[in-house]
Amino acid sequence: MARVYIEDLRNHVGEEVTIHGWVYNKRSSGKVRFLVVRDGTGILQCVMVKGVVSEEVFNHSDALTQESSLAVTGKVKKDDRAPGGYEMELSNIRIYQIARDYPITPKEHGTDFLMDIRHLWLRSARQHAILRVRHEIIKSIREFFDNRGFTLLDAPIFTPAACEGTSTLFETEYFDLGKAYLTQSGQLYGEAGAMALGKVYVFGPTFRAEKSKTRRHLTEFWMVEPEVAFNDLNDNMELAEEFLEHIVSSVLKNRPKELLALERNTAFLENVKKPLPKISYSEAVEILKKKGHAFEWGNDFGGTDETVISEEFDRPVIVHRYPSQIKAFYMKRDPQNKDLALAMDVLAPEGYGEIIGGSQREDDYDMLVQRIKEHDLPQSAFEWYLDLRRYGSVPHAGFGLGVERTVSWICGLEHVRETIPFPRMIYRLTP
RNA sequence: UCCGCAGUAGCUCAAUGGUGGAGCAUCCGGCUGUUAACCGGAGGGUUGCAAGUUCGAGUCUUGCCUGCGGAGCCA
Repeated sequence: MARVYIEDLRNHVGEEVTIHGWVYNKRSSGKVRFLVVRDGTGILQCVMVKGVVSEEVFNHSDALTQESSLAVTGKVKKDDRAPGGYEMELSNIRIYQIARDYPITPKEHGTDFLMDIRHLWLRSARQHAILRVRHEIIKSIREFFDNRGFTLLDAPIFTPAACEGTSTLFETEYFDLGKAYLTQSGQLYGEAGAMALGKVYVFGPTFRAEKSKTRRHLTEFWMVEPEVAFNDLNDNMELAEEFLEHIVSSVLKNRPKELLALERNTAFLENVKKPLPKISYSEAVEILKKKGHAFEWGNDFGGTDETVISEEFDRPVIVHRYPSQIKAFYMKRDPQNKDLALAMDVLAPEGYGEIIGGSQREDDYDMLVQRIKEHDLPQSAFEWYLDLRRYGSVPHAGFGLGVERTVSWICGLEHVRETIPFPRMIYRLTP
């Protein structure tokens, strides 16, 4: 007896097969019973008619409850009345376990309740779609860099000091060496990697202890950070737009069913093609002013400002050359205007905000030392980083893309917390 | 940390200051093609906690707790 997955049933019409899975729902019309089974790849309606199926099997199905685990065996039929287009004429049921009082019912629930039972919520169709899109995005990220000769460089999670010196970090005791901090970015290590291997990408979890309570924040999130030796700001922007085009087109091509299940309007996604619009920070400020928003040159954009700016475009927009004062110490100054940093952010459309932040890095030793002093950072902690400017320094650039914000945008979600299997937020550490 | 909103059955929600209800889930019964099936019945409550006003508080007042959204910060 062949064991198959529901997604492959189209190739088994007329055959008797066995599906292993869980009860998704059941319906009864007296002498006809419907058992809806899920196996992680899809859902399948199984039909039992009293008198056709054995008495034993028919009665056996009485005991089944939502999420009970079982194996169902029967003949596969094509039937338009069945969800998915195929159904099974049941001949046998093997019960693994009867589930008692499964808390998620086929009605609406609140997010807080569902988050408390996130480990069970993952069994729902909507969560399957989101997690599969997330998987597709991560796969396409690796594909993009791997196909371009990048080497994956894993940065450490424990770090001795802040990378950027601004964010609040999670602190922990590290044996006799004093305090250690969970990384907030792998970028500085990525720069070391770029000087060694030319082009690298760091891909891993990142931690921010900021008490942020918004739909765009998690305390633990995933970030991919490419870094390329000899790239300047323009190369960096070009890499970012080709990167986004690849990710979005992969999802559109390989996960249309999931986007449909999420009721995602893909119009904006279809537009994500190179070249993306590129505007300077100053031009972005002009947009804000033109639209009647009070904004002073020199400030950083807030969430609302980003939304207003991105509304001007039908695809992600790249904003470059921010005031250096509001950017990190390692960003190179614009030789044309020392008040500007060679920084770039990519703002997603539809109010999803910043999904990429990057820059050309300061490659001059003396300038970098000066920046470290200006930002009041302990130079001793950055000696290794300064070595990269002592020994064969070259222009280089890179950026970081937040995976959860990207998933949220592509799926069209309200909140990033649904984009990761087990979100970590200021008020949630479980499950 | 600051601002705003909310907390009633396992879940989602009703209830003019006057006997706390419904749907789903669970259990029992009915139905030969259901699609979050449907129909009938049953069980299920310290209305977040504490105090106050009142003849009477789920409802009004104060404090606290928890959660949600936003600001700041950022991906």
